[in-house]
Amino acid sequence: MPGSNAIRMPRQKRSIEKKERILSAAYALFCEKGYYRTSTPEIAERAQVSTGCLYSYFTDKHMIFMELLGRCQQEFGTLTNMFQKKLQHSFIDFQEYFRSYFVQMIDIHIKYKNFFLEMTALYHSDAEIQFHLDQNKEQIQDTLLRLMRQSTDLFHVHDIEAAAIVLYEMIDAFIDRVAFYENKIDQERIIKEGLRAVYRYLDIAD
Amino acid sequence: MPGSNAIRMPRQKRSIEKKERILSAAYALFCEKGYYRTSTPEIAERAQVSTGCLYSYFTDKHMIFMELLGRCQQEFGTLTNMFQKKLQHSFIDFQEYFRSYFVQMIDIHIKYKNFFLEMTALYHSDAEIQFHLDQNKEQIQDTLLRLMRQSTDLFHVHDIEAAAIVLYEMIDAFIDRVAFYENKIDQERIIKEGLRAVYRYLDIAD
Amino acid sequence: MPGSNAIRMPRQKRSIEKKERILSAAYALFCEKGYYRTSTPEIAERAQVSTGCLYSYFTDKHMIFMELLGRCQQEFGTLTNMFQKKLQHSFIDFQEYFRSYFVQMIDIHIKYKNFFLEMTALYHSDAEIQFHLDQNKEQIQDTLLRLMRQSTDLFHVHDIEAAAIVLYEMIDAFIDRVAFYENKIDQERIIKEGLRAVYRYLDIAD
Amino acid sequence: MPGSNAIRMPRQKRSIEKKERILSAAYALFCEKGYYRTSTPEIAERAQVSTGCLYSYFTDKHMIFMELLGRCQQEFGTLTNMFQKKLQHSFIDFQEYFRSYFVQMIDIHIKYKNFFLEMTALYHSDAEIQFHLDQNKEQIQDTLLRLMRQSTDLFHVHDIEAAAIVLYEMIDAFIDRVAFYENKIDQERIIKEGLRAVYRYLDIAD
DNA sequence: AATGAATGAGAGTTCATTCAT
DNA sequence: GATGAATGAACTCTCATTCAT
Repeated sequence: MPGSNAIRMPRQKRSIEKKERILSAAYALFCEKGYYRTSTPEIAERAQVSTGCLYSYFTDKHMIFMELLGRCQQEFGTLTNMFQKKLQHSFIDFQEYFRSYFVQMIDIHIKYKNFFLEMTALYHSDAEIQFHLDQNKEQIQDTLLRLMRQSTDLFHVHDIEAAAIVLYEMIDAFIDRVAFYENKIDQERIIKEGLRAVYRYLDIAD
Repeated sequence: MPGSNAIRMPRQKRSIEKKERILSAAYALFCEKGYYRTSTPEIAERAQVSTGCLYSYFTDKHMIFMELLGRCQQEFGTLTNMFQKKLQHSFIDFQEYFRSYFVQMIDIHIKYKNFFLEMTALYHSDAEIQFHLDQNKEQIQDTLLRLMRQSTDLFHVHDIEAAAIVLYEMIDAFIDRVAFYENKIDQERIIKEGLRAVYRYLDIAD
Repeated sequence: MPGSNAIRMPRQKRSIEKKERILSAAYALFCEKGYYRTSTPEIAERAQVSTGCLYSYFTDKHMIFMELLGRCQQEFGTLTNMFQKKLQHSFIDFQEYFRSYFVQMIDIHIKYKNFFLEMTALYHSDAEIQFHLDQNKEQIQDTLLRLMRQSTDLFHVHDIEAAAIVLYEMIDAFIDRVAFYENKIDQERIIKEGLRAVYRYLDIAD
Repeated sequence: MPGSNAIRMPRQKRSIEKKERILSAAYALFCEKGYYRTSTPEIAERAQVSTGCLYSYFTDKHMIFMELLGRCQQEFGTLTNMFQKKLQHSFIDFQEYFRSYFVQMIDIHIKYKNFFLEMTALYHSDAEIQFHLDQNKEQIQDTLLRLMRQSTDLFHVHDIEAAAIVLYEMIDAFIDRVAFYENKIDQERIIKEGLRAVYRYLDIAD
């Protein structure tokens, strides 16, 4: 009987709802207790669904995580795309551009904070997660690369590919620091100083 | 209840060897498969030691990890101290200073690559690990803070505390990128560009 | 952490049967080998049930024991209550009353003999068991106390509270002796003599 | 090599001391934590002796317990013998005799309280312990039997063998109650009332 | 489609006992 | 004689997954 073990793609409203409930429950539990400390029956129970039902929508625990990761990625993707599109405008206030990126990224990082940390925790031991997160990274880097290519007159960097990487890592590190770390000084000061570092590096007056 | 539950402190050569064997085996397995996927009997087997023996040197799996972390920290501490001491010299070539720090840090990060990633993975869910790694972070930041304070004439930053954080995060991010990531371009180019970002930020001619 | 760790309350016939099977198996093994010498997988195996299944009905071995103890208590409670109610009759033949109590108690003690001994064995080291058995003891003593209070004209004792205790201990000791000990003389002789001791103590003609 | 596994009978002072230390340590631990919760390495450590050394004096944990039981028995034996001898006096004040027996037995029971309870706990599952304790019981019963036989004029009982048993169980129960139970009323009242029960049973004026 | 009871391999850990030194 | 490190079977308990209903 081929297909009998197949994972169902819910089409009916009630089914979709159930799947959503499972994902929400899993998300909450992964954030609260971490992936390894969360059991599948526990997810099912929180979702008010039977264990068996859970396994008819997902092959295993890992798949649930991956689906959540996918959704998280999507939201990031949307943001990234938005900033990609902004680059098409003929005139860009880069100071404004970077600050806006910063602030919005910090917001979304805070929103997904615990799930993000869980993703980081699994990154090392899970090739699939690695692949997804790396893809994300490369996408943003590419945007930065394009940005620098189209404004070579403004940004004075010698090695443009390396610069895209360096820029990406700087920004990412600052965002993480503000969003995830219990900082001793006010966050705004770190944001300001981080932006200043970016401006100086790109040789934009600050 | 003291006594028989006490952990053995090996004094004889053979015992020390055994403890070392356990730590090596655990280190290898944690790196290969991650902490959660590694079981204590597995560690014992790889170390060619009985389970019971393992439990006479360590209270539990966590303690083994913490001991490895301690050793790793020590090596980092030595390096950090070295760079702290260098600051006492009346004249410092900062370009040389940062490059040297970079390169040596990258080396040690590569050496401990997988274990480092595992540490990061557990950081989120383990307060003790968090404490240790955070302490490390703060120590290096303090060094940077001191460095900037003693050379205010050289480095032109407004908010010196924020700058120390920003500088730390930049450097750390670049190191991680070079040491841990499968980069598409040559690592030397990233190092150079990373240093350039630092120099520009600190307003040292490059 | 509520939920998935919760203990299953069997409602369906098959489930109830399974729980019963586990309890029977545990009862048999505790009687045969004692609590400490009986392992949970052993109970599961004898019950023809998986270890996991056992742990879905009971949090641990101790809970299994306590449930058995509860059932045992209940049966004793029923008997005790019966004798408590008999006291409400206006006229009681105390010789008959005590003999009947004796004989029925001996029967129930013999029925639960090994389990009883195991309970005694654990009494010392388990506060919960202690509490339950002590409660039982006090209940019976109270009955005896009431009995003596309502018949002060019949029973000539000075210190009525102490007398209730002494009477309880006598009866209990005789019951245990007959039910649990490999006696060299006929049990009926011990019963008779024990009752005689009770009658004489209470100053009822024998 | 026959005898090489044999258990050593210590003759030298230092050896005897060591064995004593082991027994003391074991006694303390059995009383504190119970037999099953006490481990042999723990005993050895408390005795300031190596595990191996412990096993050269005792074949196993059980043997240690049995030796302690033996010593405990001896002390009880001494007391029992004393009371046996008292019976040889031509004139005995039985009221005094029983009270004295009571009080001294209670003292020794309190002294060995925890060990006694531990013995009771193991009685059920250990034939050897059973044998020893039963032997004790029978010995005291025999004394009582002799006592009753030699004073048939004083004590008016019909079935003298049954009476010895009944008397023994009464006394034993009262002693246990006073020595081991957290009584709500003053102990002296229980002792008095217990003795009164004995006197009335034996038809000695009280 | 859905249920949830059942599975059982495997986790972490303990400890009575042995034996090389 | 003495040591105490080492053993490894056995323990209690968990949980991702299955499958009869």
